[in-house]
Amino acid sequence: MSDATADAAQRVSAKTVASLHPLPVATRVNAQAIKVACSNCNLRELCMPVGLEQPEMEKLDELVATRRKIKRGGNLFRNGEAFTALYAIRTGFFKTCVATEDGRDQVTGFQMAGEIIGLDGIVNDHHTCDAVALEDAEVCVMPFDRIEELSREVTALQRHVHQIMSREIVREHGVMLLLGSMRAEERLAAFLLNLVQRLHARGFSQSELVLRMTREEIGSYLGLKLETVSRTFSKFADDGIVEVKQRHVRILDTDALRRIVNSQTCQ
Amino acid sequence: MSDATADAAQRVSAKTVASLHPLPVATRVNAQAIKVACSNCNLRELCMPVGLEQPEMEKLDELVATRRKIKRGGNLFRNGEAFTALYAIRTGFFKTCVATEDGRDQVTGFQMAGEIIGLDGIVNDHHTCDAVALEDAEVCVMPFDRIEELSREVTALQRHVHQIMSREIVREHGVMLLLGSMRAEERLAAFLLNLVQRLHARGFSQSELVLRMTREEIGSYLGLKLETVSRTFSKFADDGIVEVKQRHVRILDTDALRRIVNSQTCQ
DNA sequence: CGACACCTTGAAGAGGTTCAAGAAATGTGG
DNA sequence: CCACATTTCTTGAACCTCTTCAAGGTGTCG
Repeated sequence: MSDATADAAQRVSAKTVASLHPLPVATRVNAQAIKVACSNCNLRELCMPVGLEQPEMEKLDELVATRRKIKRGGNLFRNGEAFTALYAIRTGFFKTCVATEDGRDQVTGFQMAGEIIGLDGIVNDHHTCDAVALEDAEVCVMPFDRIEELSREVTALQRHVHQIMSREIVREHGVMLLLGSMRAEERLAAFLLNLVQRLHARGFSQSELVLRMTREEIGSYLGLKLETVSRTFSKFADDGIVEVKQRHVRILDTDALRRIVNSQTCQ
Repeated sequence: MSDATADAAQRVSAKTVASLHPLPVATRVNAQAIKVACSNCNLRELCMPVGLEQPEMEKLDELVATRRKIKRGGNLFRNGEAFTALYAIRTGFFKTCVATEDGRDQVTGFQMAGEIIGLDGIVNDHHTCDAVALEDAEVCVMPFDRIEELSREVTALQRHVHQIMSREIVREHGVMLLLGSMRAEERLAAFLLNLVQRLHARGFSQSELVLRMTREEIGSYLGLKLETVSRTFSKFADDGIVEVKQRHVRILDTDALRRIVNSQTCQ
């Protein structure tokens, strides 16, 4: 089964989550030809402030300068590169990772459609991490100068930018909690629940997902070795909590995963 | 030796770092009586954008609504409380920590004079972590409405707010790297180097510091148990890298600490 | 079809945790 | 100001989780 057909299988009825539902793949193919406009983008609710008046909405259409396609394995940006823009993911899946001089590296997050990437670059005008596409992807390029300019005029955008950055800070608090105080099973359970919840918000299944990353990348994100990730998947499968066939995961018992996260064996 | 005298002992010649040097304790006592004005605050370079014209500087003096004192052990804010303001630390030392429903908690950071606290609250209009004073402290209260208003008018402030949030995101990337891929000795070495570097930027010694937090709080931050923190301190002392007497730490060999952080034993 | 990347599983070992006891500092109340 | 209670820190020994090393299996792509 190819990933494309898997995607289709994963997707649930659009009715329930119509407003968040991504465009069907077919209509995206010539995206660059279509006028770049947030106002008719179906991911709008994920990237943009909601409840805007028409004139403000039109202003925001100036935000996206262009779109950019990144092939699987390609970099959206690299550590050290000049920072010029934030990116809204239209399609595809990314990882971000930081590295030390001595060659260790750490996946700091996985990002999917509707999420904003590049915030790390603002503070020093250079990116401090790598953003790598884990599948063919397309992003909206939003020059940061323009964001700052527009958010002085459109209060809702200003607030929105602040919220996106704050959300990222809060998300990272959660990762710190995970890395600092959870055991392997808890980490993987929390990871799966988080992924499936975000996919569900985008119109995919609550129980089935296709991992876009390797065991090693999951391990890096969770502070575990790839063997431990693999063993933990096997353990979950043995316990009847999930079905795992390579990167295809079906969650059979969501509550069991929740219980594992809240196990609190220690203290 | 009281902590106050220890502080004095720690402080190095003001000449080298005059612009970052905090006010002597004596002049702070009646702070609330003195007009609240960033333009004559000695921590200005740490909290505020630099190189402002006089008229802009005067506008920014409206930013700080009031000051607030927090006793040691007291909360600046708690998880769940409404978010109304960011806080610039004038004096004192804080920790921030998040908690799970099942009672685990994780220190997400330690903050000192000149640093901004409360960014977690922006996204959902209430705080998602606790901020606890580890010593008697005073903060400048900056209502967030006012920050947003002013940063629409003063470009330098807008940029500054973005940088502060981005800096926090980058800092947390570093913590994730530490928690995800370092061993106990590396974590503690990195922690000490980071603390002493920040203290040095505030006019304190490069080699001597007084820890404001317990071994347990250090452990929580570093993803270790307090016994491991204690043992690692002892190990460093045995190796002649530091002198440790309770919370008083003297770094004897900074390069050794740096080497430990970049050891990269594995891979 | 063969090369390569990725995943799984086993066995041994290391690093950190847990439990426990005692020492050192700190705070409190008489 | 001293005695006592409490908190914090240190250290030892046993244990456990995760890592390391190794080998073989599975899937994918040119």
